[in-house]
Amino acid sequence: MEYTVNQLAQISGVSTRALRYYHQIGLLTPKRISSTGYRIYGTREVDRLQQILFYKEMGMSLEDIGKTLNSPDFNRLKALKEHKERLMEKRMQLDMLIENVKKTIESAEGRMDMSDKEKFYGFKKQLLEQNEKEYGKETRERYGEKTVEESNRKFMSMSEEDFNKMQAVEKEMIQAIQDGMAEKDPGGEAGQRAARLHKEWLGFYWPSYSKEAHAGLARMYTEDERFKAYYDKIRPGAAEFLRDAILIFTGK
Amino acid sequence: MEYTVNQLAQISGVSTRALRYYHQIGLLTPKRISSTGYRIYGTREVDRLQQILFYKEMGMSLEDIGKTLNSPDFNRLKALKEHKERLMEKRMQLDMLIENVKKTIESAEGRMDMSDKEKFYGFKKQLLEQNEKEYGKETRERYGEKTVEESNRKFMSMSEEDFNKMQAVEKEMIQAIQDGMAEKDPGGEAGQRAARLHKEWLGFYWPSYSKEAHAGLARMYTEDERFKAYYDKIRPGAAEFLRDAILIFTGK
DNA sequence: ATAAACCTTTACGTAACGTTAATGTCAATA
DNA sequence: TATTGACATTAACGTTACGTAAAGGTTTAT
Repeated sequence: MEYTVNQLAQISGVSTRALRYYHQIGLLTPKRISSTGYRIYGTREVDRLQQILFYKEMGMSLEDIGKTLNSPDFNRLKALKEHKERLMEKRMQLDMLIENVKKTIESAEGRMDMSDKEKFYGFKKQLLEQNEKEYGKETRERYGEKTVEESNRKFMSMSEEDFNKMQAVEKEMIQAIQDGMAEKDPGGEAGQRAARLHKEWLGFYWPSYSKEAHAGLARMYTEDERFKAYYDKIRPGAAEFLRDAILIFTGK
Repeated sequence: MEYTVNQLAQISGVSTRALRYYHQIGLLTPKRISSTGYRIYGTREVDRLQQILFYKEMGMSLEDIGKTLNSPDFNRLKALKEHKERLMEKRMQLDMLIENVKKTIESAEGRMDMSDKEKFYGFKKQLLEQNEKEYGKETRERYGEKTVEESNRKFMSMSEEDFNKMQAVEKEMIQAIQDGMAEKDPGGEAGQRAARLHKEWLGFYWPSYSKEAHAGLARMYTEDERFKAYYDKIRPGAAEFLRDAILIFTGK
């Protein structure tokens, strides 16, 4: 069977413009061109178009699809897996975004006068974390821990002194969490000490404090896998413990 | 404080090009232009930039950000909520994509020589199902069962004869599942008959057969809610029964 | 013959900048 | 003071996957 652009468009469901574009970028070349310049597609082209649509549906870029289809030794399974990884990353970023928006909404609802400046601080922190996640490991390996932390500190325009203080507070807080978990009571002395230290630690990131925002962050610690993993490194269940302690502390 | 582009770029973290672009589209206009044409930003501009970055981080388009920041009576909370909804929708789409890719990988792992053609068949079927789910009910109501099935058949480029055969096989298989469930033995005669019929039925979708892929599909029947629901309509537990029967049949 | 339907290429528009390129300005130094 | 290096400007193309005209040939049917 032979088809013109329109016919192929009909049976495949893509637009004629798309077909011409695929021709233009060399993704799908017609079987032949008629004497009058018409594009003529054959069965093989139909098959290839089907494949193209398949990978497209998977969310691949046309460039990647072309590479995939053109290299005979291309490992399709590997490509799919890599692609899946990319999609998952995208989803994680989206999740973070949603979390952020959610939290902002919560804060705004709880306390409408939260200044944009504060929002900006939170935003900076986010940026830092994301950056860290993307390049942190590599950078650490290449330049060592110090450089990374220095850059982080610089990024947050924090003084060396503040940075050290912050780390000291965090360390103290971790100790308090451990003590509190031994007591098994987030409302107990150690648990509440942890919450207080967490508030203090927060002060390095946020220019002002509110119970609502604090409680919101606490909830996030158990809902966001990334944060949960960080705290649970201390000891499994640490994220939940800290959350409970903070919720009691803030009375929310 | 007054800043030049570079200085503002430094403290904000955005590129100078971005700042010029923001100026160009009227999103962030400098406080004034120096006699020599330099852009000079003031404190108010810094604040506005922070807000811009904030909403940008939320994933908003620059156009939307402009609208948000420029309308004094704009309900920021409402805007955020709407924006959240959009993000959630995006995520759902992503989730569907990921599911799709995952399943393809699973199938492919079951039998590495699975050709793209087969994948495409599966894909077509998926598309069909999705389409069916979205518009099926409505279409059925409007045009009746026949039209829908005819269109499906056409979509899968199956002959009328094949289509009828396929339906007959499916019907037989359903009967076998019912018999097998009465026997309560997926390894029994009826159960294995169901598995064999399922293999035959599969032949209409897949141009070639492998035990691995068959077993993979069987597992999917219980993991994918959509499929599970379809088979459990026969009788609750039918999906699991069919899975077990197929796993025994394929010896996987 | 003429119109309707179908084909072609060319080219601008999209979002948010990155990236040259060509050129003018400012601050510090030889 | 002249030069140099850092910093500023505008202009304009490139990116992705086409949508959407516009201007004009080709095929088919009447």
